[in-house]
Amino acid sequence: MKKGDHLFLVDGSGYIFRAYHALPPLTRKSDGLPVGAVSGFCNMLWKLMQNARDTDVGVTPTHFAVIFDYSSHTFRNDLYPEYKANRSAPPEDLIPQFGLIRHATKAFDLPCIEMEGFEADDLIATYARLAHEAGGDTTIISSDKDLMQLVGPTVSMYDPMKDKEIKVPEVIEKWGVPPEKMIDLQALMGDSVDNIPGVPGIGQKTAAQLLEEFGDLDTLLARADEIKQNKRRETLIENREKALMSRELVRLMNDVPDVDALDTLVLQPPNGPKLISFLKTMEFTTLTRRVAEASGTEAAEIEPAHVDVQWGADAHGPDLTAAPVSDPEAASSGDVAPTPEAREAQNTPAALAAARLAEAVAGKVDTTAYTCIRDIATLRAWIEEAREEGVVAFDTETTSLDPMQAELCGFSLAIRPGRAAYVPLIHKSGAGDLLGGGQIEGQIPAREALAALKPLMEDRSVLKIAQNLKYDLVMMHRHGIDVAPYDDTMLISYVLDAGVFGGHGMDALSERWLGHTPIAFKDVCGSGKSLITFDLVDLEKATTYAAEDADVTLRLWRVLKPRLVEKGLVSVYERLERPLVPVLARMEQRGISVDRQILSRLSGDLAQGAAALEDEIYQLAGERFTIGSPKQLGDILFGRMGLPGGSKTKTGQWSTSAQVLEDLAAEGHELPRKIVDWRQLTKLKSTYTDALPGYIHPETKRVHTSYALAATTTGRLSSSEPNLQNIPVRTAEGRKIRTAFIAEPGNLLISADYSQIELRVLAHVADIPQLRQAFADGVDIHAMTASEMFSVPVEGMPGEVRRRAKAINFGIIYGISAFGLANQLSIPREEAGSYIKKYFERFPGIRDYMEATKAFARENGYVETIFGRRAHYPEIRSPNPSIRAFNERASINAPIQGSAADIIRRAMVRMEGALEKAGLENTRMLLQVHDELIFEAPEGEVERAIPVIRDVMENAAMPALSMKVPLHVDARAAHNWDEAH
DNA sequence: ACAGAAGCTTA
DNA sequence: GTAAGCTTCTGTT
Repeated sequence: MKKGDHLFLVDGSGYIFRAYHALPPLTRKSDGLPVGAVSGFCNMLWKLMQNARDTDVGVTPTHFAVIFDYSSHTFRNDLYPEYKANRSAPPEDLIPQFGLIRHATKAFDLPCIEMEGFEADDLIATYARLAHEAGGDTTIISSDKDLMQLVGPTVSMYDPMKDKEIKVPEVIEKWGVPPEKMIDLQALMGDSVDNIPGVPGIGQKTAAQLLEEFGDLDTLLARADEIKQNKRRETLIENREKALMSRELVRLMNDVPDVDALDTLVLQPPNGPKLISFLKTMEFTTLTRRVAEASGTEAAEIEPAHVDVQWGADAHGPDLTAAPVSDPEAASSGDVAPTPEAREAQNTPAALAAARLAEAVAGKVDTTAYTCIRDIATLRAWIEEAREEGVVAFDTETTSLDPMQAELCGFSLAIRPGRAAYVPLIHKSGAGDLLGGGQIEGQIPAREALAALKPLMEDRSVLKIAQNLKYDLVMMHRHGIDVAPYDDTMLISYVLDAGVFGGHGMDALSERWLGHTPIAFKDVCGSGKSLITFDLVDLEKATTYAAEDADVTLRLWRVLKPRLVEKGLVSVYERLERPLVPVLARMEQRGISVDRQILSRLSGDLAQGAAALEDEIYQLAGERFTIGSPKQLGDILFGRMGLPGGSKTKTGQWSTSAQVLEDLAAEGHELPRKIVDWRQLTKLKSTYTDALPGYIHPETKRVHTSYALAATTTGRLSSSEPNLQNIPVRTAEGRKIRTAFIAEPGNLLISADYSQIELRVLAHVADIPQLRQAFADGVDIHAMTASEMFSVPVEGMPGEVRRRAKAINFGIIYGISAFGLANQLSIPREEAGSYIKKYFERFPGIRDYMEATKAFARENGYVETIFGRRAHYPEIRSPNPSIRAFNERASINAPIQGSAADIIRRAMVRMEGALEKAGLENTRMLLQVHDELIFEAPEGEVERAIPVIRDVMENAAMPALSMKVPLHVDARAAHNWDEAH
């Protein structure tokens, strides 16, 4: 090697993990072999070998090698046995790819370097040093922070997935320190992935700041006593050794003995036939073609190679990844060949889904290409273009997350990927203006723009697409626009992937499916104190952000919609998700009336009660302290007063949970009892009586909750701001809160709730004769269970016996464990275990159901409700027994909880139509609490409304499904929620 | 200003 | 033992 030569070192082990997690995990060869990471790897190698000059690196390599980890044991383990000890096994479908990547490297005729006892990083450090000494430059193909310590004048790094070169300034930007201080930085901050301890409590930010101040780790440790922050100074002094040892772990060894000479790494022109043979085996058609063209080889004449693959333990088993694609067309890079069968079936849903994915990943989002529409003629032209296209994604930009309070700042449209625009309506110039900034010139008057938009939004022949449509629906409705027809990308994702990593927000979906990170809201509007409303954002920035949202939404829709068909989930989306959006939007807009006076009076009562208890508590404790601090309370109870401490929390604190305090109270201690009472009162006050009035809308004078459709794994809704699904009911004190939820004068609240819906669903799905009979006869289900289990007649049954049976019934629904049941009933685990055994003897069908459900979940990675909704549990095959058991219980629960959720969703979708048909125009659905619906109705409609409501709810499963067990609904009306319930 | 732990409310 | 959301305290920025 000589001056001017350029060595490329690929971190092969790092690349495979990165590619696996970054690329949509779906690429498979036609025989099912997962090859996504291999595909990415081959593309990357080819690109760098052929035209590295066109990448961000901008130079052509003369020397090239791929470096791998040899095994997990290295000299670092001798230094620190815990090093990388908490690494879990790689994902199953990644395992066969390790071997394939080495095969790929050899097929490219590249040196494949690994050495026992050393990590790839050490070899990379060694070669980089040798190249430097020979006068050459080095580019390390990796973005791993562990390698950044090597960056310098002759050494840079390159992130092939972002096409970004990492040099000294990039390291400083990312970590706040120059490369030569990376070792000290990592020594301080540690690394949970590699199990490097670092100094507890010191993170990246603090570490960089300390190094900035003191220069390096040795100086820092020597002068640690100068640190002002008490806590920080002490932990640094205390953890000195840990820091020094961590430094040795992160320091790379740049003198690994007996490495190959640099001259053996000279880049050779690729051996076309050999490489093509391998690529054909992998079914990477696009790359095969490119290589054939570049090397002048006739690909058709070359046979696929025989490649020995190390299959994982169960590589033919199920694919537990986000979206397993059976069709091999589904290459992330468009690089996996269609089998002949697939080619013939180009019109299949799977082929379309795969093609759309390939298109999405290939297409780059260009945020500089968007239009800002500032005159009505241009807007009309865009609207006409959208009408011709028949599909348009839109998004509203507003001043608030609450659509009831928000003001519309503008809206964006996307017609095709990349063709997107923003229409500002009321943007104002920012601060600096004495008059607070006036309206920016050159915006279409809002009324005029919305009048032009309305026909498009309401055009039955144009599909409108939004992400989290409910918000935009409310916004548009407030401006007199009723959007239809529509699709919601968030809901499509939810139907496809409930329970799969990440949420269903746009940013997460964009990362996952498009490989694109959209501009963060906080980068546009700031956060915290510097937060500004969207109407104050300048038009250029606003256009980039808003149009990108519409663009990304459209691209996501193109990827996701075909997958619904492919997975057979169209009817779940069409019947349980999409039609619920306007229903919930209306419920949110209606809100419910809450009586301020009642809450205010309750708040006063609670304050008095709590104050009285506080005095008594200080008396008993002998000192004043913060009662609400579990830490201080624990110290007093179990430290100073020496009470027998029960359990510890996971951070090592004494637990002061209600259970622990109740146990102490039962032994006759006065203080714990008072604490429990105090907590109840302060909880009611702070969470309900004090907080609820703040949610009363200034204009409607009602409380408008927000329902999330895509928040749970099982299909339940969730409610927030405020959460009206956890209003107290169990204690008399708590129930008083419900008296504040009232009907308008002349109206009543109707509460209709399903009786035992989850046990009924269980009786249906597990088909248990005794349960079916009991529900058909309308007998007390818990008493019946007790009677079966303990051979006691139902008449004259002691309350305790029924209570235990009830706990077991609930336990079954939750995926019972002896541990949990024992806790619930405060009985020994053995006794709980014998109850469960007894239960399964009496109801063997339930055990069969549970085992079958677990097996299904293990096999498929998800479970299904009776209407076909899927809940994913990707961790059900975790090697960690407690994670696995947790996922098994959740898998047992999800079909039951989820089926009940589906049933009430169906009822809600039909409810408004049924009420209208019955002439009950003023009976309005207000709230949903999982198995209960709350309505408000004029007194004159209540009598007629109740049978209609009951009928819709009890027959909600029909006609899709005929339940083997009748559904039963209790309904009553009153002036407030407490009495109606 | 924010994040995590602990605790508590519901179905 | 399932599924959620909110408040307080505590430590950190």
